Amino acid sequence: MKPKRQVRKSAALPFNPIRVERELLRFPIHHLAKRGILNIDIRGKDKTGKEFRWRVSPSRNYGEPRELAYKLDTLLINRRIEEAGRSKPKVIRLGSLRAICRELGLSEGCSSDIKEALRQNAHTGITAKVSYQGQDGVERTIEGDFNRYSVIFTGERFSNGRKADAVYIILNDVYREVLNNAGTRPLDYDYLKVLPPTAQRFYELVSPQVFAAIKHKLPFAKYTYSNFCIYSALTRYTIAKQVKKQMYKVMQPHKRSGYLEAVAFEETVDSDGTPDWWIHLTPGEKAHSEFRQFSQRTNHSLETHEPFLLSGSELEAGTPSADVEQFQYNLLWDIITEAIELPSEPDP
DNA sequence: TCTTGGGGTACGCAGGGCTC
DNA sequence: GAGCCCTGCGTACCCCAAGA
Repeated sequence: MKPKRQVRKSAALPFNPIRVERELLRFPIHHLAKRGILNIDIRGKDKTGKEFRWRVSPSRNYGEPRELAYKLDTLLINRRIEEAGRSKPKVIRLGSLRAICRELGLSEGCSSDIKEALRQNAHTGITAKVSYQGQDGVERTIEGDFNRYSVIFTGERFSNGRKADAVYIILNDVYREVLNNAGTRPLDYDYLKVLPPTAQRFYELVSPQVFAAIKHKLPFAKYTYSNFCIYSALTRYTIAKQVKKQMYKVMQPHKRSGYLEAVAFEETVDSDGTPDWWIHLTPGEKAHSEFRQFSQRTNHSLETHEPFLLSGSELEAGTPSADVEQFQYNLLWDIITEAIELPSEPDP
């Protein structure tokens, strides 16, 4: 029968890192809510003040990409893309449907479900206008309508007439360009694998903030509840009791694993005046351990933000006091949370 | 032999109600 | 606030038949 998820408790175990591109990862594609229909249509301004747009249009025939499609993208396709090296090839071999099932830890009988989920991913269209800074420091813009990849199943033919001996994806040029140019950041692949979908998405979204909090020795990281809902395609509530209940279930695996030591909520409102909450995340031993190992393992910079701070000598010599300290902390939070302005939540 | 597709059934998880 | 229990939807598993 279905194996129960087991969230690893030991922070001392070595991590199995996966480096994922960080520019499109923050935008949602998959529908993680179990009920209802949420349109993913996000407009706003990024931290440099530029307007951005992210709209997802699922296929009418194959339906919305959901939990399984999300797993496929995050656990299998991201892995293949990473293994392909720095310059991504246009065609990537995934393996047979049964091999994909095995790799995801599922029974081989679910191959038809995998096929359906691959089709959902391949047929989901994206309308985007997003700016990002490439690894070379050059600012780039993705603007247009595209899907991320096409899929060729075993026995089907490529455009050159060759018959596919396994399942392949063909990367769309727009998506491939992002993969080739965008920066990456590490995640613990084994941890991703054991988390339920919403907890996995939470980990993907908040890990830069958690790393930043550890790096700058802050007591906790902050992330807004509204952003979590918008960027996870989850139901957004406006009543505290419902919010805490919903988030309690998302946080449980992270608290059990030791990734988070404590979680607290601070009431606020979004730009529309709708009730919102800052989620305070105190990093646990696993988060500290991840940070140490990821910092040592590679020369890549972790995706944290270097905040402006007064130097120690300035602090000692000058006026600083509790006010300056408070100012620094407020500034840090603004930088760390990226302060994305979202004019409104997506249509229900 | 390997892979795919379909149908039936059981399970997991988000969401909701409720208690302590 | 934390946690238990229930519901309903989506997913996972199992089995078997068919095709390459």
